[in-house]
Amino acid sequence: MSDPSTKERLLDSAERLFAERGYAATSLRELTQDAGCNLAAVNYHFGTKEALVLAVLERRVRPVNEERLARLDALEAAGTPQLEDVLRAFVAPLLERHRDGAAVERVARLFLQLSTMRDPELQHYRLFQSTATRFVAAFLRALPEVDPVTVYWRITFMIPVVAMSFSDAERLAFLSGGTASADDTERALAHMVSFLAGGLRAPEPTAGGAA
Amino acid sequence: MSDPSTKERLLDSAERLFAERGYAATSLRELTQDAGCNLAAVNYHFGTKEALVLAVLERRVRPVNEERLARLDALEAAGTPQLEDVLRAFVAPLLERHRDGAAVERVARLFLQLSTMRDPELQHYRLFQSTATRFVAAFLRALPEVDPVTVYWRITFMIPVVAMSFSDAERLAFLSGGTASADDTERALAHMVSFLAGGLRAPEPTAGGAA
DNA sequence: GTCTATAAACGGATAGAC
DNA sequence: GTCTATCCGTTTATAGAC
Repeated sequence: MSDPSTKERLLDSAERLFAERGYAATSLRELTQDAGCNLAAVNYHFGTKEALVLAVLERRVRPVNEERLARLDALEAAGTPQLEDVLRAFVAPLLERHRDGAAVERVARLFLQLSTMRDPELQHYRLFQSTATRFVAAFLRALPEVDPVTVYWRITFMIPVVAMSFSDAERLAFLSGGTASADDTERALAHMVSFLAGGLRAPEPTAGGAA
Repeated sequence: MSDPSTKERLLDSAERLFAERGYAATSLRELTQDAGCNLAAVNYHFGTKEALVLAVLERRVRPVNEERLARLDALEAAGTPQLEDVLRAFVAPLLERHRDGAAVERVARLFLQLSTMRDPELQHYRLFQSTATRFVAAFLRALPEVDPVTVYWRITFMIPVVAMSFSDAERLAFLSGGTASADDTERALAHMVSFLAGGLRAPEPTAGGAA
């Protein structure tokens, strides 16, 4: 426990460098030098660069999704949860598990990078499958007055908000006029939940799609 | 005009391959072979691979942003536009400029990739600067009853919806239960506008961030 | 403008000693 | 588990003929 093991140092360096410079732009030579170990250590501990980046993402994503499901379990054990409760169960674990906004930003950037790659070796959807299934059902139950097809569309719009809003602190500062910071996780959470609740509960678009 | 020039064929191939396989994962050899021209043509027409991908993005983004601003000009010339009008002016040019969802998906994937790269040679924010400034002002005017700080936060949440919702047709199909398709741009537009309007106009979070 | 040929460097992965 | 040394393919970019 005292010193981080080589494997953990590799995960730490990989998370930081992949997020900051990009997965493809970071060579295993830079990475192992940053981690203070030998080039061959990557192959020994993870096998390939692809397996390493998946391990990096999984280390952050799995506990977040486990906490999401635990919170949803607790809510549903107490009755039918309100929409805002389900939203908080979904969003809070991501924001609260990390001390500062930089950690959330790293995870978001890593996730976005993998999302834009079609390499079958880099598939990461399975990390979210069970969570997605459970929460889609919960949102449908919390929105009985909205057409389910509309709810599906809106969940599709909700995912980018959660996945991407904190992926770039500069964009966040610029678009928010310098008033928003991912470091203030409590405010970020409250604002995100109110925004998403408003979007999910909005009046449905009229059939004609009027001007 | 009859045959696309080598330069245009390079832009076409680059857009498709960068979006489908990734910028870093696509070599100039594959790219020039796909475009039916010589490897050295990239250097002749664009200089570097980085300049090429920026040209690819700019070719799609600039006309979209010009149309966004033109629509906003027209709205504001006729008085103070409603929130939904401003939203449609912002979202419709992206969805309507391309015949099918695949084209929107390519542009979105390309944008997301560049967003996750910190290489100074790949900065693309300037493509959006004037558009962002104008629309932020328009949203503030269309939401006089909402605290401006809250509006900034919500614009920050809105950008990921527009940028990322159509970046992955598989995710769209999965999360929407197979009911949503980016090919139906009219429905996509109507759903996105109603979602964003609901989020932007939602009741503000209470100071206490109550449960 | 387009080509061939090549420079010059870097990439991930691995064998085998310790 | 960690190291050195190296294999071997690939990369972007360019020089120079046509």
